[in-house]
Amino acid sequence: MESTSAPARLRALPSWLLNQAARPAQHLVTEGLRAVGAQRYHYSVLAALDEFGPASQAALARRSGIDRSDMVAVVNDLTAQGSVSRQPDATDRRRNVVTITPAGHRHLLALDDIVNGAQRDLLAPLSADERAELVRLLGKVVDHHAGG
Amino acid sequence: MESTSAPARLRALPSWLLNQAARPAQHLVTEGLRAVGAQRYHYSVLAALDEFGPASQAALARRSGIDRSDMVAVVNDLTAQGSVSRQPDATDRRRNVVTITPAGHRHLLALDDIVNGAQRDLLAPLSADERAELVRLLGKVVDHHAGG
DNA sequence: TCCCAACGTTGGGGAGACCAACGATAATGC
DNA sequence: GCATTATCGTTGGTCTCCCCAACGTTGGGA
Repeated sequence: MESTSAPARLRALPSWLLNQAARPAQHLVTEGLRAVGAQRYHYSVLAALDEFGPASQAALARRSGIDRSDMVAVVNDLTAQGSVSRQPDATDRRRNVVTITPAGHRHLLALDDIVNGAQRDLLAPLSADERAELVRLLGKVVDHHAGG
Repeated sequence: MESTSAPARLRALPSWLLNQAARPAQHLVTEGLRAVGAQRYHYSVLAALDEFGPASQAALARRSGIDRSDMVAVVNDLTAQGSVSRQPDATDRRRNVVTITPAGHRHLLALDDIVNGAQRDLLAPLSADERAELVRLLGKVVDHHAGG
């Protein structure tokens, strides 16, 4: 029954708190998606395709923060389940053009529900204002370490 | 020169932002510690020992959020470099008592500087008030998913 | 006394992130 | 035009982190 709370040095450390908070975040989303045979990468790629339209694998990788190498397996998975189509780019034969299908769009909407549900569990102890503020602050940090 | 910013679906997603922010956080701290041959787990364990005093490996694991299995290697490392001592507990022979040494305490102070420097880089785009607020909000999330 | 819980330890698995290299193709500089 | 450089998809691999299962040992509770 001991509280076993972490040392004060760590509890006040932003990098440690980020890791500790990212752990349940990742777990909640991963478990939710796994119930329908999906992964976090799948959701990121479908979201990028839905927002930006058809794109090459490399462009998708850059936009969703996934390595080019890992994108291969993701597009393989999504192609196998009919969520996207992969075709050679006629104007640049180095590239594939990845396009989301109607089934992929429907799949994305289903994943939205799962992911949003996980956010509710994750941020349960925060008020609406606090959630918005957290998103704002994290956005500044992420932007700073992404673009430069 | 394209900005390649992430999809809005992800940019507004707390769990995604947490992961994206935790990535540079982990990288900055890990790289800093690696320059002196240390790891993040080492810092967590030394901090717990410094704050709570001698403890068993299992208690250390619970308090610093590290798995019992992984604690073995950490205590091995810290023992090899003279930062802690590991002795069988006379009152409970299942346990080891791990104690921080004077050299370990000095080592911890050196790691403090490295870790704090990484926090400055990590939170560079935030004001002092914003940093405090971020720590507060993350603390609430972490507490909620730790104790109950 | 018997059963269950906790300990340290070993072994392994799976996901995420990253890096190096290749052949093919496109763009750039001379 | 031609040589160099860059980008593409892909393969293969590594490393860390996090977690789980199991074991023999030891302690505590029924």
